[in-house]
Amino acid sequence: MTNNDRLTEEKIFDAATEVFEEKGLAGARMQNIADRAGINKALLHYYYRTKDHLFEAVFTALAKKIFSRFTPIFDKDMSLEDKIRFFFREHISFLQRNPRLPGFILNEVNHNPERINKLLSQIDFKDLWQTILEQHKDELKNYNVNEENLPQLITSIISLSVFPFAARGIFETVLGKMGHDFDQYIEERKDFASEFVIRSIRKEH
Amino acid sequence: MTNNDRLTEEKIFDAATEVFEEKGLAGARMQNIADRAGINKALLHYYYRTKDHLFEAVFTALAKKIFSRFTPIFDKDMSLEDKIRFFFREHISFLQRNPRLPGFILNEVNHNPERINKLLSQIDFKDLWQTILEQHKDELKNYNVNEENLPQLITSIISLSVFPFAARGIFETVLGKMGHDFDQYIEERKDFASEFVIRSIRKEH
DNA sequence: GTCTATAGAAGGATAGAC
DNA sequence: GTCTATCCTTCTATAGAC
Repeated sequence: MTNNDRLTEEKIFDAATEVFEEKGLAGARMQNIADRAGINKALLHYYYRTKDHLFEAVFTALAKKIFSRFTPIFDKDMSLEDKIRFFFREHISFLQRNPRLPGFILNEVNHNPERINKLLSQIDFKDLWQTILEQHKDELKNYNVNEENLPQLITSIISLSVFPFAARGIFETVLGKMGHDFDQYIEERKDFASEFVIRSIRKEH
Repeated sequence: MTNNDRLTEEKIFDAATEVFEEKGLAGARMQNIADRAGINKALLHYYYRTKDHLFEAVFTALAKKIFSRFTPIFDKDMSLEDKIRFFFREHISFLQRNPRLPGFILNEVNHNPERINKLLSQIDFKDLWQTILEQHKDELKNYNVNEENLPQLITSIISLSVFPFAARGIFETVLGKMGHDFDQYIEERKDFASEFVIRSIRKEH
């Protein structure tokens, strides 16, 4: 593979990423991708054979990108509260740099639920969740966190972090009408969400 | 308009709703809609002229449906805590009956952000939010709720309620691997989310 | 109001020259 | 490896009979 090959293939991949994120699989046009990559349609097929192949490549890469952001948290040597703060700060910062990612993944999964299964099956969630319970075993007596409610808690944390980006189009408008700026709202969210969750799981004593 | 007219138009609208919710605007096929309505393609155009007209009708109706569910809460004569419990119970129950609604709206708004603006401009959010602060003025000294953090709080409540449905394809798989059932998870969420939020906003004393 | 048949446009994919 | 030209399928939309 020559240097030029890699450059072209990369240009195509980047252009395809943009177009698929904006329009989705069904709404994307090969012509549009070619234009944005500064090449012609035929070359797309030379490198990726079909639209579906190209989409598959983009989707897999982006899905890995977003899911790989969830897992490293679990290994960190921190208190439970610091881990929550760390997660929101890191994860929301990641989404600030990739604001269209959540909507793209959710949309394509809704339209084709099987697509994500192969990727999800490579992650051992059971092990991940047990790790949390083990790591913070001693702390947990001070918190409303147990094996029973862990699914509700974790999905709540994800919701608080991801949803504003998935619903960005609506949030931006509504916040705007209240005199708030979406970007600043997101910036403030890093701290707000952390403290929101922590206050909720702390046991009063 | 004869009775038959209305029946056919309604059949088309219902079929279109299903197909658009499943595939989105770009992925939907007029043939598919006609088949599901038990009629032929030409009749679709007789009633709705173009695909875009038909989509517009469906989208507007569904968007109104989901947004009209947010507002009535504010007028209820209840304590702040009861209002939060009432919201999660009612809203999640509504989404249980319309599980594809959130994903559909979010997706189409992402692909065409202007589409929702006309609808949102009909709602006076400023008035709504002021109403909350007014109604619970006396209570608020006991809660971490003020004009400053109201946007963060309200968007958090929406996130906790809506996101599991928007991300259903992923949640269903992940929860399944942990031995949990999505439907039961949602049922439990009504109470969990309420108490999660209430614990978080209560001032310790 | 509903159907069959078909026009006409758009978009994915390929052939073949360079 | 990259381009132009074109094929061919798919899909929206309409014409016209009943």
